Amino acid sequence: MFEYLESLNPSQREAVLHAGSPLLILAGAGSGKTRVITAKIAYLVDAVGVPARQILAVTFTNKAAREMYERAVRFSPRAQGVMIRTFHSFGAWVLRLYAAEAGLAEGFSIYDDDDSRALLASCLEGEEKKRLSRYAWGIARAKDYALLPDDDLSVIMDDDEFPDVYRRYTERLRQTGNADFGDLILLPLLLLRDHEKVKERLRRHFSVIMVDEYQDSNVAQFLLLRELAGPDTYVCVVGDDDQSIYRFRGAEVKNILSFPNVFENTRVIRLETNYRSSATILEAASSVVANNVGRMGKTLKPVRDNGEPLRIMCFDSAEEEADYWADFIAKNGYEDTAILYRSHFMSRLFELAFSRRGIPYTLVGSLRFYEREEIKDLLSLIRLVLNPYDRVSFLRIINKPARGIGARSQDKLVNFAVSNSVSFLDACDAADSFLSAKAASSARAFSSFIRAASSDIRAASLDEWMLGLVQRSGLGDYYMGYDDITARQKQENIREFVASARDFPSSVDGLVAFLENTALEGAVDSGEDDGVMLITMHTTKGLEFSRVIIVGLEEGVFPPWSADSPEDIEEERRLFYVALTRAKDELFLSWSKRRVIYGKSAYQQPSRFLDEIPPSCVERAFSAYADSEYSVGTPVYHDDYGYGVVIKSWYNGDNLVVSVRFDSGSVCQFLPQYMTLERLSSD
DNA sequence: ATTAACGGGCTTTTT
DNA sequence: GCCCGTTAAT
Repeated sequence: MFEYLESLNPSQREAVLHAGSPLLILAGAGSGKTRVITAKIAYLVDAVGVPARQILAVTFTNKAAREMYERAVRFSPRAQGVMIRTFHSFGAWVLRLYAAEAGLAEGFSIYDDDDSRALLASCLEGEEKKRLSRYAWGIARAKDYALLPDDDLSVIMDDDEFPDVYRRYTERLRQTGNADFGDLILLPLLLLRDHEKVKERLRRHFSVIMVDEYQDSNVAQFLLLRELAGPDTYVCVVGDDDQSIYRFRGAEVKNILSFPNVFENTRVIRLETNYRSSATILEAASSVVANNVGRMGKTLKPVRDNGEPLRIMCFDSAEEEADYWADFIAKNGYEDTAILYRSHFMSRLFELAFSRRGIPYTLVGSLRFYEREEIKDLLSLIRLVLNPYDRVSFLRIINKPARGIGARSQDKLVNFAVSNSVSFLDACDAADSFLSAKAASSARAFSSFIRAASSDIRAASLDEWMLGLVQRSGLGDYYMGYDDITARQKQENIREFVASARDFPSSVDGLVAFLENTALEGAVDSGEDDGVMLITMHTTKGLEFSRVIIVGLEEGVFPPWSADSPEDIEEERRLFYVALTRAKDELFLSWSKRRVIYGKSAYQQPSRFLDEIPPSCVERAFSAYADSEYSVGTPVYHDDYGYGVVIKSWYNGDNLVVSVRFDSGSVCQFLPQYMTLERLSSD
């Protein structure tokens, strides 16, 4: 027997041992699904004899992929070589193998949302930004649903011009030879559909396909999975409909709900034992998500004791909220603690409060590293080296720093390249025929600089090569023109970025791999997760912490203003469920009565989700969201009774009730709404 | 052609 | 409140 099988409960073991038909594992939060997937991989290579390279496991993030790989290999060294990737990274892998068949350039780059936007802007010159964003959004969604310009796009966007915009964008993107994010799924799908041979080869390659977080897959990913899975492929998907939180990005809960209908003879196994959270936390989370209608429904059973009750806190201002939790953490330690919020902008006050107190913290993925100016500039240079047809990169960098090639000259260069079907560098070389002498000579100088760089790749390590690129392009000096602090920051960012290339071989392939890594990874992994984690609720999916503090629980913030339909609210509620179930031992929730939003101070109402937590799970003194003005310990003064201290406050229906012990020893209850009870400053 | 002053929109969430 | 793009002023 294998050691890793012994630690499993009966349903987990059943999921690991199952074979012979498609498998759907409905795995509730904290039910040990990663353990099951990794044990299953180990079991397949150990006992069933499946070669590791025939196994494909798809995860939701690259981080999850790395962790899963390590755990699988720890279970069984034979798992080495199993392919664990995100859907997008897997798509990129396929496209590298069949770039030509997919209509991409060898060494194609991946356009992020910004690059796509820039390309779209070049298709629709003079279009207002708002419409541009709408179209960009529409194109991304269309690709999520595997819809092409000729398909019926009315479900995506009710706009007569949209199909044409989408078509023009697609043509222009194909001209560059690059792929956008959606293409990483869409193009492999089309490839498999149109090239029987490719499909056969890939089907033979993978005899086992597992998909984690299946509830957040989109239609295109589902279709890709279906193409990839031949009659002999063992397909196993794992997910939890209650944790589907990426509908805005095209995720379809239907994928998981209808999996048994699409894959015949599907065996469904439920993992309903929660090993992570205290019984109280689990009860609170389950009660909240029970308010959703469109769900399969499941009952998670806790193995742990009740533990500490939840605590709900209310503050007068967002600053106070941040200060309170910073003090709290200073006192109680930051071990295995996370601050969760709905949107990134909420991190600022906490960063401030933590750094003032010298509390270490890790900010997870706020401004994506590669979205910074200097990184994008450098990326553009590199991409142009790899692919001289890259329009977006060319236009970004051709006159930066200023080379005397203005907007008109750029137009002419682009026109020349497109109408003669040559690369942008070729257009630069031929610029004497259509640009002024001065502009033409800078254009020629630029192109020979890029060409020289591309023949230099093997000469030095990748990081040195990149540093050379920055210096010789003039970008290094250009950034020095900023103020000291900004200049140093940019220099530092470049250093960090360049350093992350060190482990890649200094060759074209190495460069391509590095670029792909950057595009898919989003952020450079800073390594250690030291200190308090500051993180969005979305990003916490798959993580767990001993102590979780969820902040900013206010109407308009969470759920946000934009969530108006019942479906939107249900998705927000699932997000809340995900956030709540991250906690193992302690769970704190807070909101603030005042918060500065858009630079304006706004009065806030507590989030409706707070009402959905059973009072029995919440520490009594803080039951419901007892008004902080009368939180326990607040000194008060009453005209008849004299001085006293609040010992309890709660809501009776809509009325706040405050219980006060006066210096005289008597205890009285008040409705501050009707009775004047003067609050004394506790300082 | 470069700079200051002004106004509007922005904060969901991410591979 | 901040960043961006547009306008007015030099």
